Amino acid sequence: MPELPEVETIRRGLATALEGRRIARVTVRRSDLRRPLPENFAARIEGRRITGIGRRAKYLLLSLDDDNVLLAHLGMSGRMVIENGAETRVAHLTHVHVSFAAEDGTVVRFSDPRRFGLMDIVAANALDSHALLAGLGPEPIGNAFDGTILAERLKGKRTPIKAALLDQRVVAGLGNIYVCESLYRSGISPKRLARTVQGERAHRLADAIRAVLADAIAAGGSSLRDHVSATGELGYFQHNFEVYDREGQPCPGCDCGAGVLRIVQSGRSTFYCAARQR
DNA sequence: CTTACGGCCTGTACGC
DNA sequence: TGCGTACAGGCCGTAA
Repeated sequence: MPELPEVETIRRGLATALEGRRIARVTVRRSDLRRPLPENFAARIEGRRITGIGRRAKYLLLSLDDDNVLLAHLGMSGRMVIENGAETRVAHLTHVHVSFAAEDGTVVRFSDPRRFGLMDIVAANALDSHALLAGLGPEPIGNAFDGTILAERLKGKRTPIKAALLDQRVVAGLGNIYVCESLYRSGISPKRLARTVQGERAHRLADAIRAVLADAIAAGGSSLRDHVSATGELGYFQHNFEVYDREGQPCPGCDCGAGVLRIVQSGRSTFYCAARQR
């Protein structure tokens, strides 16, 4: 499920539940995620206090009081669900691979049916050079992102802009939904070669990316099938999709007869309006 | 170097 | 009902 807005929503929920808390017990039911959990995973976290929870791209970063960071990626189907005593509505119950129990009784469960997610423990001072984080592009909702930066990153790229935006080295945190939505909002064809998105176009696209992500975060992310937030609340940005998963439906703000089209680019669905996006 | 594609894994929706 | 196929929010390794 998770692209940047969903991960950010989960981060906020986890921060409320876990920041400042000590992890008393870590239970591992399966360690064969996308990559195996690191050695002694549970023992390295038990007894540690969570000093802060951050995010980089689609990675959750839980800072521990021993100057290590628990890095977690949710893959396609991963969730973090907070359980407070009585409440036991854990989604994907049979796919809970790791549980974190804080000393105050709060339990956070990581579930991930497809097991494309992963976790690692990294020294805080080596975080930026971690293999999974080192090559990531700029945070699109950070101050250091704008049309000029985006244009620079797209320069010379011969792939369609759709594929370029899915590349986490270009911009960090976008996935299929928000790429489609951003291209629609900025009126740029997903088939346009990335290197031709320069100048004014790049600024329009960067602005659209920032706006789409901000709107999605404000809506608590998108819930395509089930819960998104760590507290179990549904995000509702899926109701604001203009093109994603709307093949054949009329596109808002456009009178073209064709409506939203679906094509496949690099093996993934792209939704767009041929009249509005050039 | 850059780009394209198969594979990872499970669940679900759909057509026959 | 059952079965086969396609597809799903991500990413990586390999090949070209």
